[in-house]
Amino acid sequence: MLQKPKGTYDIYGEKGKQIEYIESLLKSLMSKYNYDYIETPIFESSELFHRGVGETTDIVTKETYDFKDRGDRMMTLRPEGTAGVVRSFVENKMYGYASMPVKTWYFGPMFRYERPQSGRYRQFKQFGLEVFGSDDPMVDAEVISIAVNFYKILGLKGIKVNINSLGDKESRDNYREALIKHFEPVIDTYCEDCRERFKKNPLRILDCKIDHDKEEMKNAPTTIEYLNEESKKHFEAVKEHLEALDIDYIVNPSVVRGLDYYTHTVFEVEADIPEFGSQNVLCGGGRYNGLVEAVGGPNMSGVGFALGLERLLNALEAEKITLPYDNSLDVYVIPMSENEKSYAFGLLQALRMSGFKADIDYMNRKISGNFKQADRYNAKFVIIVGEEEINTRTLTVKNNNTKEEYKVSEELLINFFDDNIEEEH
RNA sequence: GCGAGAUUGGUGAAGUGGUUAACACGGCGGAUUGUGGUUCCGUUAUGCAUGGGUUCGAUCCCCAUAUCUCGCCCCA
Repeated sequence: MLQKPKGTYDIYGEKGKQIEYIESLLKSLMSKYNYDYIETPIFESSELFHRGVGETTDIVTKETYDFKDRGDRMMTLRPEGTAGVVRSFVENKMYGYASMPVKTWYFGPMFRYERPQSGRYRQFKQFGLEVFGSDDPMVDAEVISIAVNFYKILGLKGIKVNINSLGDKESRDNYREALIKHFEPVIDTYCEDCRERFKKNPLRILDCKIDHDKEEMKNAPTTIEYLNEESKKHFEAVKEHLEALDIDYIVNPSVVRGLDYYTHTVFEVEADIPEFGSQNVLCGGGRYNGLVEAVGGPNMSGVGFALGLERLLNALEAEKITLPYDNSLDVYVIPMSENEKSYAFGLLQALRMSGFKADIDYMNRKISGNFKQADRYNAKFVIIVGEEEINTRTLTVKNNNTKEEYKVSEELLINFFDDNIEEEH
């Protein structure tokens, strides 16, 4: 049998409804925060990700889906959303004509060539947002609060917000030097990855799980100690704004994020669910004041974050949260025989055009099978159409919950459902 | 990239080196001449991931491959 590619999954049935619900929730949430939808290509030139995600990151060095197109151009399936959005911001010169700041959100598939495991696929969905052009700490706080509020609306309880600040370029450079000085005497005793990180991106050593318990890890300098006045001021303001929004957070110096372009605020929201293990980070992001320029735009700041859909669904399941999407049908129409089918079909259309969610049998089921189907659909009402109904222009309507039956004349049918089904149509 | 365990109908699954691959649920049909969700009856895998091998014979043993699940790494 033909199978889907490794690490991919099909979305259908209940899962489809869940995702549809989450999508619509995000959509309405973003509208309230006044963010605009943006959609960029699923593949971009490979170079963009090398510049946008970072030459030394694992994502770029060993996890991308690369291919040459027929014109011999190196292309990459996007492993994350930020690079493409930044490219679009720069290429379309949004900094030139759009009103600042530019606030955008996206939702779509991303691709990473990894070994699949719980909450991780090769094609996965991410929601994310980016804000360009403002240095106001309020933006940092807003972005964090959006993530937190979204999880709150869904009803997730065990979430933990970790924040940290890397400071501006000057602070970061000073810190980097201090780190190198700190680890230099002992780096030979560290794992292979760490020795590599030491050369390319010393910050990442702090992330290491293998050497986590070593002495020098525990007393390593923190980024916060190396913040200059301005950076410190920015971070303090972010925290103050978060408090104003009632967002609980923990300042966690080990949150450094790997990308070279992060500056100032970085954050992660984790699910406080023991069995999640290393898959507990639900979303992450921060400020990246160097990225727009690195991709070829003006020196302009940005803030953003991304969240993974699959882990979110896992977290919802772990906390036994059922999403309140509508899983019922307003009306199910049952013709008694072949003779009434056309009439019933016409009736069905009229119901649908009046805004009701309605359906009919397409499988030539017998009456009893039809009633079973109505139950499967959670139909609120069933309309029975027989010879008598057509002759008298009066339908038999059955409330599928109370089993009460009503005779309703054809012209009053829509009114009847308007009165008896409360929905926004 | 490294490691562990899985793979039998629509679903949950049992099973054995050898005639018709249990059982349950679900589906469909019937008992019911215009009304189901109870009950009863019938029916529902020439098939046990794929390709090799061992064997008189393999779903069962061996090897390879694929996929799934779960760790590690990394990340969302």
